[in-house]
Amino acid sequence: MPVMPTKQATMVDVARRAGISYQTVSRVINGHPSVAPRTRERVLLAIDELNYLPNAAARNLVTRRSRTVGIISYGTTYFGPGQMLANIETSFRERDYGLTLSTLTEMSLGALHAAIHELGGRAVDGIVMITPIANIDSDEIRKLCRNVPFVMIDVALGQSVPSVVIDQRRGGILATRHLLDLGHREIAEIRGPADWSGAALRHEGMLAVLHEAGLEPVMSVEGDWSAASGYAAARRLLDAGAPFSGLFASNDQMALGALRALRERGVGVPADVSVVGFDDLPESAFFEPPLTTVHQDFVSLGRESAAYLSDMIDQRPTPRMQHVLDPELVVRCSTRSVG
Amino acid sequence: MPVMPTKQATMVDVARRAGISYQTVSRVINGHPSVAPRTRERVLLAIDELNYLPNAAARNLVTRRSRTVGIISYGTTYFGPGQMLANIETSFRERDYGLTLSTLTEMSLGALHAAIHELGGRAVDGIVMITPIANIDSDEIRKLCRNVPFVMIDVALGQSVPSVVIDQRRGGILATRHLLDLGHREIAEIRGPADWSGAALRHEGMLAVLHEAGLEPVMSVEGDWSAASGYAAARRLLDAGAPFSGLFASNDQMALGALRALRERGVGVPADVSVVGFDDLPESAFFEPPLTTVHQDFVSLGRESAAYLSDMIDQRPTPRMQHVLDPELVVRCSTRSVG
DNA sequence: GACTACGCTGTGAACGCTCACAGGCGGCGG
DNA sequence: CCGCCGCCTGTGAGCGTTCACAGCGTAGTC
Repeated sequence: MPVMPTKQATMVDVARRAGISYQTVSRVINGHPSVAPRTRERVLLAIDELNYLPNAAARNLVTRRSRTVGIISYGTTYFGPGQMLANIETSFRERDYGLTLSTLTEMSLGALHAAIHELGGRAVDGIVMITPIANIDSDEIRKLCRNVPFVMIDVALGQSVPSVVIDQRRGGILATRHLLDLGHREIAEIRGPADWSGAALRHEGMLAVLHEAGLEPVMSVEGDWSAASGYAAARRLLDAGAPFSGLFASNDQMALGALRALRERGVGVPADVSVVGFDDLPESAFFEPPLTTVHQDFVSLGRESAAYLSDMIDQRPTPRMQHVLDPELVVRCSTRSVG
Repeated sequence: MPVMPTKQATMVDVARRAGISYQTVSRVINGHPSVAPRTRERVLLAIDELNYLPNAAARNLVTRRSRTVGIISYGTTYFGPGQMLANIETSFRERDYGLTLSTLTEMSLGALHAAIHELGGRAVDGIVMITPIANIDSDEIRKLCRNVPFVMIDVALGQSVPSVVIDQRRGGILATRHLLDLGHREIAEIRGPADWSGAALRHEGMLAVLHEAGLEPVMSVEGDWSAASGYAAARRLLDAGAPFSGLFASNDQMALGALRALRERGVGVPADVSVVGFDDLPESAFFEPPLTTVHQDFVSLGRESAAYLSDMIDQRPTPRMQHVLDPELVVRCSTRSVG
């Protein structure tokens, strides 16, 4: 055995070994029909013996395709973005696409531009953006992506870019309407960070429902999605002294923090205050009390994104510009009718 | 404006525009020193004007490098693997590597082989495996990776493959010793799935400490990491009737489920039973009661993995085969001394 | 028996880049 | 005034694949 790592076999090596030309090897690899069964067999054997693996770079160079999509994401350690990433990944894998990942370290348009540019250099066939940035300039994005098809996840409704979204505003509506239906009139809110589109939309949905009922939120505090921030926010709510019997937290972690703060102050949930969260973490059913929340179907989101983008890549017609999925209210024990 | 998407500019186009040869363009792009400042400037201008982006495939083809590492992962929707993935990703990005992701849908050796093979075809410079599979055959892996350097995350200690690990066994020891130190003698366990190496090692650590003290676990039930399974497991523990005053759950989610089950049965935590979890979720401090648990430093894990693998890729000496990080006990309110 | 058709195979070129090398040009020392 | 060395630039080749095309043989058709 030579010490040198045996140089990767190439198509020509395989051809030589099988006693035919490199072109026939190429045909076998790409499943081209016109190859005699006997020949194909010999080629396959030679491939196996030489442990041959087609060189992706060479192939990409000439085909101008990489069968790879780029995913630009942000905040994947959070539940939502993490779920989106995982499910989108799975769906593309099923379609035999490779994934190139580019996580933003900050949620700025500049960082997004840089990421798009980088993926451009890595020759991806398409791009998925899981970038929950509020106020995205869709024209700008379109320009940056030039000829590369892309799909955005979780942008605001009505953006004129290819997108798949779970209607966050609708989620806010469901949560708030639930509280209203239970008879609550004094409703407080723990919002998500304002620069996240989801946070803004959930908030907007809440406001819409309240206004419709001629109400305003008693008070609204912004958190950073973490349980710790939810805890702090709830304390501020209590300290402010404005009474409320309903609380909408923009995600389950913040709701968890709030639950703890309320308990510490002797406020019963749902006896004194009804709490609704958002996201439906697998853990939320085991909180004390089990949390009423809003569920999102990330599996469908992943599937639709992959289907949509691969349609664009293969230049198939894509009737709709924006695909919308609806969230669902899950009622558990943290809410109760007033009185 | 022509309707056709303007064909990507190439190095030759840039050269022509700048009035020099393609080789000089190449030099500018790669930061080669011997280029006259004036020339460099002109080239840069031309690049900008033409919106030129070097073709990655062509470059990879000739350099046999892609400055991309492949990450094979499993269970990234779980906290641990998800954190590992995110932190490793960040660390490689800092080193200017691209990431190609390959998530396994099942945790079998076969799937792992397939993933390695696929990445081989995508021309990665190195591979990171976040595959918490118990009983991995390291020789097999080494053979599969052929010439591609790789590093495994979170394998058992003592494996003779390049690896970076957080000592899970040590974590089990810390948790159990804490319970023992508090005077608990009847200790029950909710294990993780047996085919996860981490679960096996945490369990092993616990047993070691107990045996040392001449004890056996009162009972041990296996969960699937979910809060639901922790809930079910705790109920089985209680139904079995064997009294216990200490409970070690192999992750925080299962601990959360157990907390709920205990509460429902009127068992006080920590009054009647002390509970220790594992992972230190950001939420765990807000559980009822705030959970004593074992913390792991995923940031360092990511950093060390990236440093290690890029050393291997660049053929720098790598003194140690296995890098070990220690977990840490975080004491909160779910444990109390007996009596 | 010649002609067409078809199944299978091979040849040349190109994809866009980097590497190794060769060379031009100016300045400096002898 | 020649030679040499340094800086900068250009030329040829090749990376491993696919695409377009050409070619060969065998069989089927009239």
